[in-house]
Amino acid sequence: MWLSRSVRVSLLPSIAKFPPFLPIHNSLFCSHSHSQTSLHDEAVSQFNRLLHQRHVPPIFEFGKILGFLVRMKRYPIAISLIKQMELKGIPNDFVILSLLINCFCHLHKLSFAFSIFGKILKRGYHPNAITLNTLMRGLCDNGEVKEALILHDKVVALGFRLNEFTYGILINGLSKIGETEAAIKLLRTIPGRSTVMYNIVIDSLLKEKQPKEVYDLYSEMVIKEISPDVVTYSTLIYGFCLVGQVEVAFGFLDEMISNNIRPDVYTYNILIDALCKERKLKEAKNVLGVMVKAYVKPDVVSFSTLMDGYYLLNKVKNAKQIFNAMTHMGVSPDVRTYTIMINGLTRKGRVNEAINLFQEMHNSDMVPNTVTYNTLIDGLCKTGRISNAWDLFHEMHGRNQQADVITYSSLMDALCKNHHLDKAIELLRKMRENGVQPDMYTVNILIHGMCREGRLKNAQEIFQDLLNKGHNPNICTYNIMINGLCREGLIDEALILWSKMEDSGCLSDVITFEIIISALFKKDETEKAEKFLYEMISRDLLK
DNA sequence: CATACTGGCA
Repeated sequence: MWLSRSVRVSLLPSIAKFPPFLPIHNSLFCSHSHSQTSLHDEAVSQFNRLLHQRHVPPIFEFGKILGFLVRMKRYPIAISLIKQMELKGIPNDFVILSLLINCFCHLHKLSFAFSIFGKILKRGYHPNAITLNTLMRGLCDNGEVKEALILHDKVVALGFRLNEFTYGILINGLSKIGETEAAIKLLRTIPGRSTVMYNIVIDSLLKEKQPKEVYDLYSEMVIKEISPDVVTYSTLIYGFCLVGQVEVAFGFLDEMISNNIRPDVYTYNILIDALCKERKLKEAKNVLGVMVKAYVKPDVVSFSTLMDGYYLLNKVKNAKQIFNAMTHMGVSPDVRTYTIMINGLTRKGRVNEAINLFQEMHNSDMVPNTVTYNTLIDGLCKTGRISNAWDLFHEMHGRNQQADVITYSSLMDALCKNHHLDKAIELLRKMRENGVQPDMYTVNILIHGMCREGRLKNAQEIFQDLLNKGHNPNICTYNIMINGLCREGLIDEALILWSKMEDSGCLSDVITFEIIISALFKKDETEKAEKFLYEMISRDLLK
């Protein structure tokens, strides 16, 4: 299906011709990369030259350099340079103050940003759309979207002019806190709404798995002649794959191509990922060939995605091949690439190779992040190398990588499985102390550990506590509890819990039935066991 | 000289 469809849309015109690895000529994709650091050093020394000139240069000369540093995201440096100007007695202007607001917003120092805003007003400057947009984006970034909306209403009432960016910022803010409905409402009040604004809400709706409304928005765009762009189509393709409507996704690919919108590296990577997840590795690899032919250079994501796909099919050798070959094609692996390798190798039981790669990261000054650590820690735990796992856990702190709920849960699971339940509970206390909230996985690990040690009462306490606090136990939680009750011989109680579970809308899976049926057989309750067996079959769970 | 929203891999 994939192949024929792809051929039809002519994305993959000459699949067979492509060699497994790419004929990339360096001359085609040569990149001139300057070191960011040296550029920023250069900017700072230029600034200092200005600062020490006999005659004070015009203020916008400082502004140019500061603007450059802000674009390079060097906010603390920009702030300190502005402070140096002040110390030298050079008066700053409206633009410099706006730059300063932007720096504080990016550093989440909103109170500083607003005090600079106060200064602007006091000096009699008129804040323009740029200043106000900066503040609204700062508020949104801080999760204070309501405050951003209030600010918007206030300044509009005072007669300030805003611009098209303002509404992009607010729509994005609303979408990112899950208020997509409000974002769409806002979108529809804007006469000059843009493609970008539609892209934002389409993305949110699909990630919330609400594809229905997306059709309406898309046709609305077409009617209003707001042209979907490459981002719109990539978002649609990705989103419809996400909600399981792969056919629809590829329909949008057709449409994109017939509208003469060329897929870019994002689009191709989305297709590669979708094909990999469908275990269509051959097609995924062919997409790589097609993009090269279309002069779109595969990047680190293209290769990493494909590697992850090979691991999904247990094709370690192919994954390694790509890992080794990508560098020769001018693309360096990044932290995620290494994490995919480490994850794939540990899952295949090749922990030592994973550790070697982990060391390799150290050697090349690449800092493993929390996900990398989590991957390796979990791999070590599951292969019984607990003390190595603890070493890594302690190393994280020194390398400025915060342990998260997954880190703690992996270690707690290892402790439970090695009969150190009390240490696991102690670790739970510690994680809370460090501001990390346990999630349903953590709770399940603990309950499971308690049931395994015969401490059913403790497990029931935690379970009840969960219900009291209004949390919804998931199917895993119920299976653990039902299994715990069964192994203590408390089948009637197990069945009562089973009914409660189903009543709450949490439907049994095949594991639930296996637990109950085998417990009933063990108790010689053959009739009941058979009833459950038929129920399982009628629910089509016997696959 | 300042704001600048959107899509992909663990």
